[in-house]
Amino acid sequence: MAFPGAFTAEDLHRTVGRRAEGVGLATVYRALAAMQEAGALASVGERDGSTLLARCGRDDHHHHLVCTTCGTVVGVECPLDHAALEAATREGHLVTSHEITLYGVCAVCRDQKDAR
Amino acid sequence: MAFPGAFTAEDLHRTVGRRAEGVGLATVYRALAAMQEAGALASVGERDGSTLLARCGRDDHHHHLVCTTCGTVVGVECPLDHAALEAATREGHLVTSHEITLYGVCAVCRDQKDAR
DNA sequence: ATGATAAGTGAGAAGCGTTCTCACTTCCTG
DNA sequence: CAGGAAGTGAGAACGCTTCTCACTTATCAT
Repeated sequence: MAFPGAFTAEDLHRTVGRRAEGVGLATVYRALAAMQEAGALASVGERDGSTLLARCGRDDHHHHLVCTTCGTVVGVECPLDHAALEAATREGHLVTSHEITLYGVCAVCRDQKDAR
Repeated sequence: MAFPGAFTAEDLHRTVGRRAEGVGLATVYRALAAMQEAGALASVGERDGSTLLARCGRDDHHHHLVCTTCGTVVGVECPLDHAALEAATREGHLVTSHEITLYGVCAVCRDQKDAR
């Protein structure tokens, strides 16, 4: 895969177009929408105004760590503190779902940084 | 304030224009950008393709609970479990920042639901 | 008060990502 | 082969956001 991490629809269109001449942008968007619906793809933010997507093979509940250095997206366990959610419930709110995106430096980039 | 919770640039433009004739959309976007930069406003998602913003008076680190019924946005304590973040660190990643949005039903809507 | 400069504004054009439309092709079934 | 469903590419259309430009207002020194 040409995209180790996050990518935009345009990235994908450019790359796919290089391999198979004449793949329409509409087809790319259609495929992306279908994959998002199927849970194989997740939106992890945006870059230059376009939606940033990431492959998302895991079936279980998880979230994403976006490496600010190389753009790689890593799936991580849900880091929510359930005690804090219960505190919100005590205040009268009812939390039904949540979205979390972590930003930081992935293991690979961290090693390279240390080596330097 | 006419907006108890989340609103879009167009919402604001429409409301401001009702009070002061002829406020340009550009001015609204400029003001919103400035307020976001100053931390008085936060992006909490999107609705119909346009960015959803919410007032954000608190100075301390917090996140938002978006009521899916009335659209109100409530500030909540950061519900991140620091033990889980440390687990990510142990795997080699370095988490520097995060974004969390909780979705659910606010206290007011929950009461109304119970009353019915 | 006057003039110079900076800062802010509205109107509308432009840019750009995304979605929609439509004619066309491919595949499947009988 | 006929008929229909499903998928596709090209490009137009849409709508949010940003940019541009002429204009107004505020500030300050003279």
